[in-house]
Order: sequence, then C-alpha cells, then structure tokens
Amino acid sequence: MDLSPILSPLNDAQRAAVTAPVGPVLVLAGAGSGKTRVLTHRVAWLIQAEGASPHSILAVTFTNKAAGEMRARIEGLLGVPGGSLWIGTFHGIAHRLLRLHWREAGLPQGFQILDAEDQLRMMKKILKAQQLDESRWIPREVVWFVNHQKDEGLRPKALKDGNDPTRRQLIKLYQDYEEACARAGVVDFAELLLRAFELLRDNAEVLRHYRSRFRHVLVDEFQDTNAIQYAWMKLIAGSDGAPFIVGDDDQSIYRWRGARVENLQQFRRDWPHAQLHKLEQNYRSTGNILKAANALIEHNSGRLGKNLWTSGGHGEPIRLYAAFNERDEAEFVTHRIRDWVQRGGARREIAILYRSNAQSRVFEEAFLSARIPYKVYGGLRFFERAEIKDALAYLRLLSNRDDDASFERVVNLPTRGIGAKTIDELRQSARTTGGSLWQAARLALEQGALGARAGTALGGFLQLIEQLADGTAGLPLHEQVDHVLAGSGLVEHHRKDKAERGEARVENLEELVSAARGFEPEGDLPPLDAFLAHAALEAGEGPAEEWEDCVQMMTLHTAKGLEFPLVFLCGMEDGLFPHQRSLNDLDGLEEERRLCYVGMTRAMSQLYVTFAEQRRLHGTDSYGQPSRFIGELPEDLVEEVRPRIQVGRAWARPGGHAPAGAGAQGRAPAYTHSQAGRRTIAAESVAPGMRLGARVRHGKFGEGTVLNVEGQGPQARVQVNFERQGTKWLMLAYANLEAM
DNA sequence: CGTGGGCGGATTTTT
DNA sequence: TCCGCCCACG
Repeated sequence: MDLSPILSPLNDAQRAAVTAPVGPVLVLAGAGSGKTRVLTHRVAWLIQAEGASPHSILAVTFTNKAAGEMRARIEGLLGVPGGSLWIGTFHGIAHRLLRLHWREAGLPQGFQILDAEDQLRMMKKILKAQQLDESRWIPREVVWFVNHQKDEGLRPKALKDGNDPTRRQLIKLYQDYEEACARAGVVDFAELLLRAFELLRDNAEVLRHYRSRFRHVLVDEFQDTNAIQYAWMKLIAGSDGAPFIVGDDDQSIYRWRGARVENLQQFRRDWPHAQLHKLEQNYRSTGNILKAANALIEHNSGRLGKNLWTSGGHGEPIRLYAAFNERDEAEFVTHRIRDWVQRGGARREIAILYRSNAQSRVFEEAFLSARIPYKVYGGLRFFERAEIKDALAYLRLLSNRDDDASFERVVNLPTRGIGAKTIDELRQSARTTGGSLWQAARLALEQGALGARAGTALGGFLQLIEQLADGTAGLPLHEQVDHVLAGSGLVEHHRKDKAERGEARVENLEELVSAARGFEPEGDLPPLDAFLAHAALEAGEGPAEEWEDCVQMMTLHTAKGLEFPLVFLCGMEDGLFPHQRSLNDLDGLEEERRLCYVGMTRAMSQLYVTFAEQRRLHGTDSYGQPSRFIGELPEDLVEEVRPRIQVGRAWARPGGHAPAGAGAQGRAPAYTHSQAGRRTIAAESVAPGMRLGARVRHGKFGEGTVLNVEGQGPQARVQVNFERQGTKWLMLAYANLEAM
C-alpha cells in the first residue's frame, strides 16, 4: 500500500507523531502547527499501515465543525467514505451511546435533549413552583451550579451541604430539577456526558464491549476537556488502551466553563508511558508575530513548555495604536481596512477581535458609515430562534407528550384561550400526582375539573396534538414538519404580524421545512427524533451565511482555531482585556493571557494591537491603562503608530482658523506617514507651546511630555506622557496644560 | 393578550 | 448606554 499521501505532507515532528507505535500518545500541538493534520493522518495511518479496522476508531472533538472537518479530511485521505468510523463531538458520541443503550442508562426510549434555554426555563419553573425569590435564587446561577456539579460527575446524593443553608437549597434544587427532567423524559447537555459516563461505569457488559471495540481513541483539543469528559475517555480507552491525545495548554481558554488544563498533566500520570510529541513549527504567522506571542505566554507559570517557530520571514512589526477613545479606535481600524482593500486585499481576510461582544457596536457603526461590509459572529443561531423553537416544541410533543417544557411553550401559542390560571391548575395537579402536564390535562378533562371555556380550549389543544400526530404518521419528515406548522397555526400566527419581523419568522419556518427536507437521518431513530436531536446538538450556523466579502468580527474565544492575514486585536485595556473580573486572580489572569496568545496567533501576516485611553462603557466614560499584555510584548517587535499631526485642509482658508465644529473629532485623521506635496501645519500654530517633546504640567496628572498633537482649534487634543500617570490624550481646550 | 415603561445588570460559549 | 425582563395597564 502506498503510504506517501499520508506521510509526505508531514514535517518530521508531525510524521513522528503520526507514525508513533500504537500506544498512548500525547501530542502538544502549538497554534498553527498542523494539529488537525496530525490527527487525521494518524487515523489514516492506523487504518492503512497498522491494519486497524475503521470500526475500532473513535475520534472525539468539541465542535461539530471540527468533527465535520476531520471526517471530510479522513475520507479524503482514505479515498472512501468512513461510515463506520465514529467521529463526533463528546456530546454527539454520548448521545449515540445513550440512544443505543437507553435502557441500561435508565432513560425513556424517546428522550429529548434540553438546550441551554430550555434548561433555564425549566429551572425558572421549579423556582417559581417553590415560590423562591428569584432575586435571591437567580435561575442562571442555579443552573450554573447544577451544570458545574454534573461536569464534575457529581449527583445530588454525592453532595455535602457542609451545613451551609444556601448550598443545601442549591442541592435540593438540583435534585428537584433532576426529578423534573426525569418526569419529562429530557436530558440537558451536561447530563448527556454524565449519563454516558455512568452507563459505562455501571454496566460492565457495555463497557467491555466498547473497550474491546475502540482500540483507538483520539481526542482533539484535550486542554478543553472537563472532569467528566476525562473520566469518560479514561473509561472507554481503558488503562491498557492507546489513546491519542492532542492539545495545547497555552490555548486553554475555557476554564470558566469547567475545562481542566490539568487533564494534560493528569494524562501523563495516568499513562506514564505515553509518548510525548511536540509540534512547534508554525505554518501560519510571521516570525515577529510568533516571537511576540512566545514572549507573552512566557509570563504564564506551570506551562508544559513550547516555543513556536517558523521557517518563514520576520514579516512586519506588530503595530500598536493608542486611540483617544473607542470611536477613534474604530476610525483607525476603518482606515487600515481601506488601505488593505485598496492594495487589493480582501475584506474576508480581516478579523476584528475583541474581548466582549458589546465592543462590536462601535466598529459596526464605523463600518456602516464607511460602507464596509462586515459580519459579526456570535448571534442567535438558526435552531435557537424563538419561532423555530416553538415549532420544535410542537414536534417534540408529537414524539413525547410528557415533555412539559414543550407543552408549556406551545399550549397557548398561537393564543387559544388557555390562560395562566388553567396552566397553573395543571401544574398543581401534575405536581400532586407526579405526572406530566399532558397527563394532568387529560385527567382534568375527564373529571370535568375545568370551567367550560377553559375545558373546551384545552380539549381542543390535546385533540390538535393527537390529530397532528395521526395526520403525520408515516409521512416523510419534511411533510410532517410542514403539516405541523400549518396545523398548529404557527405560520398563520406570524403571517398576521405585518411587521418585517413577522415576515422573517415565516421565512424561517419555511427554512425549517427545507432543513427537514435536506436532513439525512443516521442510525435507526425515527426520523423525527433524529431531526430533533440534530436541532439540539447542532444548533446550525450563526447569522445567515453571507456570500459577500466581509470583514470578520468576533470575540477572541470565537476566533480560536481560525486564521486571518490581517488581525486587529482591539480594546487592549486593563479592565477590559484582561477583564476586570480576572484582574485579581492569578489563574484568571493567566487564562486571559492565553486568550491574548490565541488572538495574536490568529494573525498570518499583520497584527495590529489597539487600545483606547478613554472609553465609554455602560454609559460612563472611563480612563483606562493600556493592557498589561502590551507591556509584555518585546519592544523591538512593536511599532507604535501615531496619528499624523493634522494636515492643512483644502478648505481651510490660508492663515485662517478652521470653523468651529469642523475639527478632527469624529473625522478621520490622516494616519499614513508623510504624504508628498502636503505641508504639516506646525503644531505651534494650533496649540501654542505644544510642540512635540514639550514639557507640560497638568493640575491632576502632574508633569509630562507631549507625544502627539492632533486637531485644530477647540477640537485640538494632545497626547501627553505623564511621569506618574502614563500616557493620556487630553482635549487642549479643557486640560489647562501649563507649558514649562 | 399584547405592549410599554421601569428596573437592574452588563465577560467569554459549545453542546 | 442599552438590552432584556417583569409587571401593569389598556
């Protein structure tokens, strides 16, 4: 067999990892070092060189995207569809196991998956039912508690309250929540993992089967695994198994949601004979970017140790821009984007990265007025939209009448005269009988326990669901969906909304039918159940795919795994990035630093770092210090970009002053270095005494040196490096600077 | 039942 | 500042 397609595209380190003798392997793969390539080629190698059966391979990732890419690349290498390979996300694989072994796992056959929003609603309901004060017991925090326990593999029974009444209540709520889920036959995301773990742990037969089947377990992004994922992996691989683990401790950015970087270390303890491979050659970024990123991450302690290098050139320096405020920052970026595009670059090659989503707004406004097409990542995804979830709730009821969350969601949508009071009564009755809302509704109707109006309305709803179930039985999936949409009155409901949003919702519902039409169920679940699981586990692409050539805007977290020729790392101020809530805690700070490292290593050829000296945040202006991470970059790799001192305007009368209000604020200063034929107005004429390098005194900030002067007349501002307070931009008109 | 005003809170995100 | 949520009102 010709192995050269597998081996020839690899460098030495990659090849060593790919061809490592079968046994436990740990690959520390730096950013841009060909991690996915190693993983996929390893799979191909196992099959073609080691004679492993595709049947014996289990490859696990975190995102559906990564799983899809891996599958495609493996199939490309093997030249055949890898149907019998198990490749998927932790959650996807867990789901698959639970469907196959629902009985052993103690689940109803038709169990449904609760997404984050459903989970929150469920918890709110429980809190309300217990009449707990929602300001004391914040639903989101209670949910966080529950998920956190599950991530750690802990059931309520295993938890000690430590005589802490708050904790006792939380544990109680966890238990109540579990019971509610069991009654409704639903599992949340964390539950999928925990159940799958318990399934293997408690069923020797099942465990033996999968252990002997999956001789090769491969895990991507290992630094992101949480306790239960690790335990599950350990269980299924077995202590004499051959897990192939790929990760990068420097890119661990999900500690806050339960990820444990320590799992990399733990792996070395649990498999002391594991071979260690490091991939340090980077194929993405210039030498300068890598050097700076390496220098930054060196400030972290307890690293496994890794130094990225490239055989390519140094490239350009990293450029640093100290903006006056957040709008100036956006203006600067806008100009640099224009330059890039003017020189023939594509907009899709550009990424704006920021710490928190709220920062996108200023950029959006700037791009809108500059007519720069952009795309913001991170909005609501298709299957998370309200109208889609309404439709899914109907579909779920068809499949499982006891799904209380779905029942409540649509029992009166569209409005059919079933008010809060009726539902309250049903809830009450369901609680006392321990049944579902559906059962309570039937009981109430049989006993004539409701008023005539409510009774008729509720009866109508139950009948509707039964009718839809009967009417769609045996139909192809998309016709089922279509039928339910029409029959439920959902489409009509939104059609009546003449506003634009109604129209959009109808379109989304139609899109749901298309999604159903294009859906190819795998496995032997009924198509409808498979589709519902798909909707929950793969919430679909974010904001609709745009074909246009757009500037890419996203948080640093979202950017992980991506690369762009031109990257702007914005909002680099202490308190924003590193975030305020991480400033006082070393672990948190180190995670922020890793986040910065991730951001920097997204850049292929050019990296800009920007910060604003003044920023409007939550309605109030605040002055910030440049991020400490900026100070951790080697000076010789960073070039500070200064806005050019304002040049004479064509419309400014010679010798005259610019009209008030026509100053530089909100207007673009020219940034490019000296343009021929234009004469820089001496700073002197704008702001007497404010020559560059002049010494000045400020009432509050003390003494400093003028670094920069910009704008004219009332809008003029100066940048001063104060000895004690650092660099600040000041409005000349208000600053009361005294020349020295 | 649907909307508008008042209130509080405001990392990061995947499944 | 702005967004989402809750409640009160029409």
